[in-house]
Amino acid sequence: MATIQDVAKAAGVSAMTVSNVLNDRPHVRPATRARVLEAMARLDYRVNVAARNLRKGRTGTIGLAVPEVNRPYYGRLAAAVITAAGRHSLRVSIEQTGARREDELAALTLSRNRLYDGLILSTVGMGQADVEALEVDHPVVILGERIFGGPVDHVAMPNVAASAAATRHLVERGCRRVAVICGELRDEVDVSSLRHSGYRQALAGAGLAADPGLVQSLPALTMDAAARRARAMMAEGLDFDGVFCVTDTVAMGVLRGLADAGVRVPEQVRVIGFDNVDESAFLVPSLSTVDPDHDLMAERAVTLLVARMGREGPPAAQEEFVGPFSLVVRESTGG
Amino acid sequence: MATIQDVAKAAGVSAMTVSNVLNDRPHVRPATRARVLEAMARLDYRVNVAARNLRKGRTGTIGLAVPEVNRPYYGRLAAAVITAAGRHSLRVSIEQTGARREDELAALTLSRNRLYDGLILSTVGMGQADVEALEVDHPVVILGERIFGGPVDHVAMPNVAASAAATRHLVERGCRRVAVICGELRDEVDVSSLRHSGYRQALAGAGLAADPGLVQSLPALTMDAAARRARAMMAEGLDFDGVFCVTDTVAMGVLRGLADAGVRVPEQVRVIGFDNVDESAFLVPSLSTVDPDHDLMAERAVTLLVARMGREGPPAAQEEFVGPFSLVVRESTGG
DNA sequence: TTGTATGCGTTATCAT
DNA sequence: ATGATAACGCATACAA
Repeated sequence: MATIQDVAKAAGVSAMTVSNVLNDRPHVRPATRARVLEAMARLDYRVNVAARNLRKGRTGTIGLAVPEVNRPYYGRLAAAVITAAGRHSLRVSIEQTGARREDELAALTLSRNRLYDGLILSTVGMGQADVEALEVDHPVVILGERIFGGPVDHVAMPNVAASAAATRHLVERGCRRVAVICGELRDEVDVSSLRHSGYRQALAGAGLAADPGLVQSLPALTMDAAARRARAMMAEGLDFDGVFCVTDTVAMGVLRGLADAGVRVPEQVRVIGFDNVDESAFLVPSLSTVDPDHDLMAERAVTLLVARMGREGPPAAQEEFVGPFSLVVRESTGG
Repeated sequence: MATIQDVAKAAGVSAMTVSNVLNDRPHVRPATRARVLEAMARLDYRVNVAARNLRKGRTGTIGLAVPEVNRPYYGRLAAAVITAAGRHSLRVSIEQTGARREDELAALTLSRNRLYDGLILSTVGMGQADVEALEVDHPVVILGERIFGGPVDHVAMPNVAASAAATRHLVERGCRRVAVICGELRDEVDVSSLRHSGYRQALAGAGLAADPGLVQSLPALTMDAAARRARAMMAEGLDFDGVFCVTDTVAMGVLRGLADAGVRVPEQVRVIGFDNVDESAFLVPSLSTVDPDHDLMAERAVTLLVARMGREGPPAAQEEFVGPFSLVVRESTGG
């Protein structure tokens, strides 16, 4: 495989000149440039990215650590991050952490190894107790929940406000016994807790009692667990007329479970989700949900990371960005 | 940031010894090893992957070029590829090609630049005419359709056989006017053409006429286009009692469109898809479909690539792997 | 405008 | 069991 030296020799110039041509630098005579380009083509020259990386101290690649790209929300996010990174000429290498704390910490290590110029980390397994693991000297942006006030930039969803709005929407449509289907409420800062908190606020604001029996915690935020739970709720004779699901995935399971139990949506029970995944508009009934503007969040995360990557000297203060949201009203709430 | 030299100095050994410790090589005295490890910990040493890559001539990263990770099938595939690559200690960098031919060719170039040790390429925009672009001297595996008999390994779905099986299933359930909803039939080797071909075979095998009016080509394989088309088919009074959708995404759109038109599935029309995406089991009605074993295909693609990466000397003959499939019968075909 | 010399951090080879 | 040396391919100061 031809190197820059080989090209230089073939073109009768120095390696420096080839490098200049390669990087589109000025001060290269057209004739020289032409000779170099010709030699490069003839030898089928390809830059060696590893060598360039070593020399420049940067790799042109950022890492994105998410639980799994195949989950609707994270897939959406990954696509948006890759697109946003592309606008900065950065490639994206994806680590799947399986939502495991250890794997999230491992992603931090890889980044620290200068494998990546920076890391966007979706913390799901890590918690507030792991804040000190983020005390690193290279760019990291947290995208998601569970770690607040840490030493790095943070892009978060408007979890509480959007959940309150979703719940309020159900109340406005006449629901008086609104259930919430979430994951385990581990601590104060995980997705389920934050969204559950918004749900509570909305109920309180509407003067409705908070019945603990209406809070349904799933072992995992999967369609399967959600469908089972919905069927169980009906089998147990639980009295409810509205359901706020903390993700669209959960909502899809709930819709299926209610259908199994012969419950009509929205006539008997109204359902709303969170995420506005592509499928939600095409379900039968179509799913009302919260749209958190994933593209904007990905864009902000990449922009913050790029800013850190370019910065020399003393670090700037951490930034916290909370995205906007909008309510998408569809058939499942009688819209 | 500490280098291997710094550690060597701190531990009172040579850089080579540090390298030996780092790579778990034998012939290092326990006491020496301990001193080195202590120094590494004290200086918070991290290997510089770029330097290692340059020296070794490999990057430990493979590229995966797909249209978009957010599409159900490709997301599933990406997740499986990342997992399979992880078993070989390889990272995966994802290129989104948007199904554009130029971007698929660009991914080949990046790989050629030794940015990746190898590339798994989902060809969607490229076609048989681009075969010569694959005449490269580094490992490439094609995962998908559109290029057959090329100069590289190829992992493909059992498109024709599985589509025939799906169509046959509809016929066995009593359908006599079976429609197919596909994309544009561009040439003989794209997904739609292959699956349409299986559909034709099954009809012929069942002694049913092939009515051109039952072949519905969409401008894009999206839920939206599929839903519109389903509504249009009903509005036009098209006579059909079964639909084979070339992807589950299309099927989801069709289910929605039929619901809009007040058509009951499976009572009036039976529907079957292709891919067995996670959502298909939870739709109302749940979707019958073809399961192509994505994990196995990803596994094979990675294995073939790794084999090429490790090989020296004359290249082995190209391998073609066609995966297995199974039919998943659910409510949408009355299962 | 072009060339020379040097170093980025690591590891393979060979020597001790 | 450990060390000295060189080289991977490129880009940057600096010189010409």
